Amino acid sequence: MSRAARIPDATVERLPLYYRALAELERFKASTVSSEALAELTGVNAAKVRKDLSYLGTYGTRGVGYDVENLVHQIARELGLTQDWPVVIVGIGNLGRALASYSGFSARGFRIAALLDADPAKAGLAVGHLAIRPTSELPSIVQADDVAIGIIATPGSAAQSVADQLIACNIRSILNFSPAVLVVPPEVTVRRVDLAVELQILSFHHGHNDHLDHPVEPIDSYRRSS
Amino acid sequence: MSRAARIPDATVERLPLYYRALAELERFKASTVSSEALAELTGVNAAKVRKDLSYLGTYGTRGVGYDVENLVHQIARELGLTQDWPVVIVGIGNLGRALASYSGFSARGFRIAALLDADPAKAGLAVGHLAIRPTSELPSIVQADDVAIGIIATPGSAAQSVADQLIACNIRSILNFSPAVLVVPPEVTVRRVDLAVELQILSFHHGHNDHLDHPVEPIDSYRRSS
DNA sequence: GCTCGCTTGTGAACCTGTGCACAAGCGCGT
DNA sequence: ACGCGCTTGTGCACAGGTTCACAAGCGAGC
Repeated sequence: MSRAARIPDATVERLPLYYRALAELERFKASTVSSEALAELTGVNAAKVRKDLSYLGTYGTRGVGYDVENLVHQIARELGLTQDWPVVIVGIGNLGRALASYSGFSARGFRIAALLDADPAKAGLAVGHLAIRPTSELPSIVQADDVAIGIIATPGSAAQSVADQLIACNIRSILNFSPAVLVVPPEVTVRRVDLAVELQILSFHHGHNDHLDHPVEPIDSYRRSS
Repeated sequence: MSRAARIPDATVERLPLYYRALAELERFKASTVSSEALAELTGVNAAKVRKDLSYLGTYGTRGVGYDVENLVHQIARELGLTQDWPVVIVGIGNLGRALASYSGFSARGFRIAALLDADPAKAGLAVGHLAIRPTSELPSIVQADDVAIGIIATPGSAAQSVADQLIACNIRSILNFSPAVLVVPPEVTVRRVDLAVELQILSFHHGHNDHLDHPVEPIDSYRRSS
């Protein structure tokens, strides 16, 4: 059984990358793919690809490569994508609305079960084919639809409270788009996506001309000089 | 000044976290903060906090802690946040529109210089106080406003082409929200945010009872007001 | 001035992840 | 049947990141 090997975190983070590339290959009727080709498609080192895939089991054929269809299935199984996952989105502001309309979720088996917002003025408004409902309905929605994943798209100030409510409903997977750092019990998995943080990291790399040899002008001299 | 020390990637990714926490502390008029307190606020190990901060220089005082105001300034300088960064957003679909309206960007010194979309039907439409312009105007916009960062919010199929155009305009920092894996020259920094991938990773952890051993921070001490 | 308590800064051990290099193994052509 | 070329799977060494543990250093109180 698959009880033995534990898959490293770094590998888990790359599996979706392979999965997407393989699904693409499948659409193009490719029957097999080499670790080298998969590496090029995903921007990952080929040896790393092989090592990652080896954690799933021995699904490659030496001298040939990996069977695309089978590998897609194996990764899907490992990631738990053989079923649809209902998700709720809490906080229907600009971002929440965009997420609600994002076709990439449903396309990948994540079905939006409900849109929730604490603002009573928003209750009843429709986003796409879904209506916004008050946060108080969270428990009944989660129970009725067996929701497993909660997406927090509220301002940071509300995030912890929302997280507590999600956890109280027995949700153990949270995707947090707010800037807040959530405190949760250990059995709950939180992933945090902070848009401003990404830009700040880019800003850092920009200031430190990474590969060039010119070390550091004072940063203040950046502004429309020369 | 000794700027010679290179800051590890892992540290760079945490600096924005500290920055936000410190900015918060500053609003509450805290004058100093200990690594322990900062650790609790950010969910990071205290020793790690100290080591991270030590890469910036020795700004702490033993027996006392770090001066909040000074530390905010030092991190801001290191991240290059002492100036405003103009950014362009390419691809004004659901997500692009949400990003355009996201207040977190402007609040953190990232000014949206322009919204671009390849679809001529969208040109001229307004999002907030900004009009959508055709992608062909990219070079003149970038040059006129000295844009340093490009955000790609197009479908995956258009992403590489957009990236090429951004790079041709001498943009070296790209935030890619599309599922595509971009191929860029080494002097260009790309960060990728893939919403579906995040859900897939959550799905994996959900399937594997990961509270057995692996999980994240043992922050069990933050039980202030319940 | 000296001691005491507190907090930083960091050496060092440990752990995780990466990438090379190569043996093992498969399939095809002859 | 058999060898050859190709690709996987993995042992191993290295690089990077994390955490512990503690000396160094600061400020306060006496």
